[in-house]
Formats: sequence, C-alpha cells, structure tokens
Amino acid sequence: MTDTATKILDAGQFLIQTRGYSAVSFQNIATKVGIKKPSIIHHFENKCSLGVAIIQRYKSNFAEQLEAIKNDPDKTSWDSLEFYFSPYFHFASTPDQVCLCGALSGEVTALPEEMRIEVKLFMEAHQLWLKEILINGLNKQEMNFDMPPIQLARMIFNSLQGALLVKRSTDDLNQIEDVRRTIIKMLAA
Amino acid sequence: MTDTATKILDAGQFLIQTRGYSAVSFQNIATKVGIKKPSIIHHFENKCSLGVAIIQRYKSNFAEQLEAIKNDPDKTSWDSLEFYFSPYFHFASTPDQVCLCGALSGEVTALPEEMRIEVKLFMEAHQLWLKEILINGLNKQEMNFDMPPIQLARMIFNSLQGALLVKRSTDDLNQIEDVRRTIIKMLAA
DNA sequence: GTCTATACAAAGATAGAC
DNA sequence: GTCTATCTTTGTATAGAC
Repeated sequence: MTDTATKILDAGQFLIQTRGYSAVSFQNIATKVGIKKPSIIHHFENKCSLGVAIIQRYKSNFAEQLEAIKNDPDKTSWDSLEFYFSPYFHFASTPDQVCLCGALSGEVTALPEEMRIEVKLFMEAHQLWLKEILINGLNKQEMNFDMPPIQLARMIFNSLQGALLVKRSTDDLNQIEDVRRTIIKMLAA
Repeated sequence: MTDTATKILDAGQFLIQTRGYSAVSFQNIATKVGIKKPSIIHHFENKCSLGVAIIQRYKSNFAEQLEAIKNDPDKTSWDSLEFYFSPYFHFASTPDQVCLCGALSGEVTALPEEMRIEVKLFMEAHQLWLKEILINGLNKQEMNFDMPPIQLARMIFNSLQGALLVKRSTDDLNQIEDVRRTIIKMLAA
C-alpha cells in the first residue's frame, strides 16, 4: 500500500462518512489528496473497487480492536461496551461524520453489489461482537437483562447507528447521549 | 395539485426511499411516471424544490394521522405506539424501502439547505409526538418506565430508524422485530 | 401541459506523454 | 506514478414548438 493509496482511502472514507457515496466524486477525492483525478485510477481501478477497499479497511481496523478488547482479561464487559461506544461518540463530536456503514445504509440499493456485501458483513460482525459482550456480562454477573442477547445486540447497534444519523441531521448531541444512557439502564445489574 | 404533479411526487418519494436522493435523477422519475424529463420542470422548478415538496407531503401525511390518533379517547397509549410502529413495519415488508427521512439522513450534508431543514423538522416532530404518548402512558398507568420521556422517545425513534436501514442492508427482518420487542419490554407496566 | 432539441457542467473512465 | 487531454455518458436545466 503506497502512501498515495492510503491518502486516497483516507480522503474517500472521510468524504463518504460526511456526504455519502453517490455524492462523492473522484474529483472531490483528488482535490482533497492534492492530486489529479486520473491518478486515482492508477491505485484503484474504478469507483466501486475504491469503495470496497474503504469499507474493508474500516471493517478490519474495527475488527482488530474489537478482538483485542474481547480477549483482555482485565476488561469488564462494561469496559468493552464503553469501548464500543467510543467511535460513535468520536464521530458525534465532529460536525458531519457518521459511521461509514451508517452513511452507506441510506443508499445501499444504489451501491454496486460488491459494496453491499461488505456493508452487510460489517453490520453482522458488529452485532455478533456485541452479543458476545452481553453474554459475557451476564455470565460474569456484571450485567443483567431478561431477553435474548442477540435481540439486545441488535437494539444496541441499530439505536447507535440511528442516533448518529439523527444527531447529524438535527445537530443535537442528546440524540446519542440519550441512547447511551438508555442502553446502560437496560443492562444495569 | 394536478394529477401529474402527484404522480411525480409519488415516484420521486418511492425512488428516494429506495435509493436515496443523490442517486435519483429526473430521468428515473420521468421514466417511472411515463413522461419526458423536462415535463417535470413544469411542475417543480428544480430538483431541490421537488425534494422539499416530497418531504413536506410525507411529513404532513404523517402529522395528520399522528394528530388523529392522539386525540382519539378510545385509544390507549399502547394503541398509539403500535400505530406509530406500523409504517416502519410496512416499509420493512418491502424489499427496499426505508423511511424517507432515514434514507436522506445518510447524505444529509449533500442536500440543499431547504431540504435539510425539512428533515430536521420531521425528526423533531416525531420525537415530540412519541414523548407525548409516553407521558400519556405513564399518566394513565398503562406504561411504566423510569427515565425522562424525551430520552426514551429519542431511543425509540432512533432505534426504529436505524433498524429499518440495517434491515434493508442485511435483508434480516429480525432487525426491526427485535427492536420492537425491546421497546415494548422497556415500557411494560 | 408535454414534447423535441439543446445547452452546459460534471461524472467515471481511458490513452498516452513524461 | 502522475500528468494533460479526451471520450462517453449522464446529470440538471432551458428554449421554444405544438
């Protein structure tokens, strides 16, 4: 991965998180990187493969960190959950960024099939990770709840994604803070 | 409002709910209505004003129904809440539709300012309506919960919006059904 | 009110010089 | 690896005939 390729991924990811996929052009990305439009093609053969590469990198960055925290014996299930919240709050602290896959979910049917697959895999992986954290919290009696862990995992993931999108549209940080408070209350032992 | 104008609004709304705003063109809409591209301009002066008209109509259709159910003395707060769920489940039963404003939320910063305002107003109105239903449920002792009604209203709205988007991306109806179950459990008296 | 024809800009993508 | 130049398609929008 060359330095320029990384800059293209960075710029593309930022622009998609900020404006969506259809509304982002090679020209936008090139300007942000400081190169000319056709130079992008040298690194990614077309817009779709750039899109796929952006999602895959985003997904694996997340996956690494999620894996690390899951296997750390010093971390409680609450630590893991708070860790999971942190990127959502990071994005919420910016004026215009949302989760990459949340941004794409509004126009998912307009995306090439290869990108749709990546979005789906991202969402499923996150829900499974959350489910494991919840099962762990229950087993260790750090958390308490009375419903199937996968149901709660879906609720947590979907409410965070929704809250981030609604936060950006309304410019109201309460959207995500209230969701966090509600999740914590649902799990309190 | 002429018949053609209505058909243009219908087609435009359906296409935005299905594919987003940036990815929908006058050509797409014209084809769906069965007219030529420039005929749309006769009814809506540009894409932005068509977008605004679509959101405003969507919003006022909702508002009428929400108002009606709120003022019906025969309806319990649970009836009102189930009524609120119904369009989400209707969209979820289609292969590709989400809430109009949920679809727009992923690309909201790419929208013209006039459209952004409408999206924001929609979300705020829905959360206020939910808040009133929750207060009502508490007062009538039909519901029971221990947090600020606006916090719970935000959680409900955001989780439904998120669930619908994630349902479409994953093709998994559990996404929205599990959110509904969790909401109901949170409010159970 | 709808059409044909067209203007103009911007999109994704390619060819080939350097 | 990056550039200029260009191709082709498609986008929004306009002019003017019918």
